[in-house]
Amino acid sequence: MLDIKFIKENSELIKMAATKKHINFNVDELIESDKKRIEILQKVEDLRAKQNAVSLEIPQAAPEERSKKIEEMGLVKNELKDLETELEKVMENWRTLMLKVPNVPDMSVPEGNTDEDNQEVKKWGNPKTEKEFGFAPKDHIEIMEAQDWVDFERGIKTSGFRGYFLKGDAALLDVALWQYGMQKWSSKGFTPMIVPSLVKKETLLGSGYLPQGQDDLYNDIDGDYFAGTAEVATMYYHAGEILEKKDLPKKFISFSPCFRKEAGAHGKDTKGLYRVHEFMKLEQVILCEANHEESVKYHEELTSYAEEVAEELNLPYHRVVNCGGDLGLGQVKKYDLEAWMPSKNKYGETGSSSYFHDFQTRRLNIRYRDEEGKLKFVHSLNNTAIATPRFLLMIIENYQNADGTVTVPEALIPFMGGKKIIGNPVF
RNA sequence: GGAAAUGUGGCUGAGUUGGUUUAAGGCACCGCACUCGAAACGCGGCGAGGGGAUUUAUCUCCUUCGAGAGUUCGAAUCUCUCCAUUUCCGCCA
Repeated sequence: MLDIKFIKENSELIKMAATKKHINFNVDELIESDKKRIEILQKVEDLRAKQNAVSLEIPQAAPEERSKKIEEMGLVKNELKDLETELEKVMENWRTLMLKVPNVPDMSVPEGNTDEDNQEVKKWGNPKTEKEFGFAPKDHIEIMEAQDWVDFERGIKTSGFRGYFLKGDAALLDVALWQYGMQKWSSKGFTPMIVPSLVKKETLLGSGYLPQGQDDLYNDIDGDYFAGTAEVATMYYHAGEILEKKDLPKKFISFSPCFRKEAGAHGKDTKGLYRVHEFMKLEQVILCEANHEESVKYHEELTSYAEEVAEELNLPYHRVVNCGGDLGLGQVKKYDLEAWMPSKNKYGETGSSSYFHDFQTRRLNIRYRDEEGKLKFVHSLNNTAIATPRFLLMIIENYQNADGTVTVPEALIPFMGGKKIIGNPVF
């Protein structure tokens, strides 16, 4: 959500933002609706003032005056009732439109419509192909099924489409990644948290996943939802609060199960662990002062930490800057990190890093007092730290040996009880 | 799941026979004075969101006492629904 004053003063900018994000949004309709809203609001407030004034006079009025006053009040009330109904109608339309206003993308965001138009801005490591491996690399499905590390058949029997069981050393390696991540980020001053996945509707409205993301979310019969990322609960943690400036920035590393319907991706990646309905994620979240430079600084910082993981685990990756059409409604700028997948001979997304200015915190009402004592909305940012099993399959594919065993990345050995190689020779 | 009690501004806490409390008092915070400096004392200020006017500093109005609806000329105060907390009972990883 943006400030209505800002929207009115910068309607051209909002138009450009919608165009750049390839979003259909009519600012003029909102401005028109706001004019109407203010107009009726003024009338309503005048009548309320009159009502308050008369009701104060009543107890002091002489008995014979009293009934006349009460009669007068009746007229005011009738008029007020009609106007309030009208106001509510206008407000409903106004609120709906306000939730659809796109945030303004940064100048450095490239033009484009889909992820095809994202631009590579950094590349690290040498993507391994058959030549470097010295054998034809297999995909994670073949390796993991041969090692009895995954059971899709029983996963689907139990959970439905995209269901899976992780087993044996793969399950241990998955846990090792979480532990490695928790330790890494907490040593950088992030507060480790395990956060709810089952959340209320308002919680999702706050971070902007509703109403837009309705189709991708699971919900229960009580109307609660299962969040698709730990960001949702983490952002709601301070909702409605006024923070101390001295406590900023707030940095969190949050862990939770994540649920996504993957609507619109039904034909995509139907096999394997790349795209699943239920997974685990460590998420980085930062709340900082309301200042563009601060946002940019922490955006680069969050991104670099995720890159450190890929580098410490020696996974070739590249970073792309997302084009306008690939940005969410609230995002100012976004980077995707993509790691090398030998089986597909291309990069696959492992996480995305974005900042929002005060788009989310306006909805969430998270503020702080600046040095002049004025209340401001904090800025928010988030980035995937480690999402599994997607990250797990990247490791398995990149660290596979010719006989089907998998070498444990050095950084993970301490979390695997010292084990350096997992699996049996199966090929 | 059942029963009872409670829910007031950053915190604490009065107000619950409905009407100058249109939210007292205290703590914290800010300013002034005192002091070599500080604490204590003293004086003054101090919730949030929004509208309007203008000499842009102030004036003025509306909303806000967990959320929503209702009764009333008038609701923090009465009624209903929901939510949360606490205590007791039941069930249970």
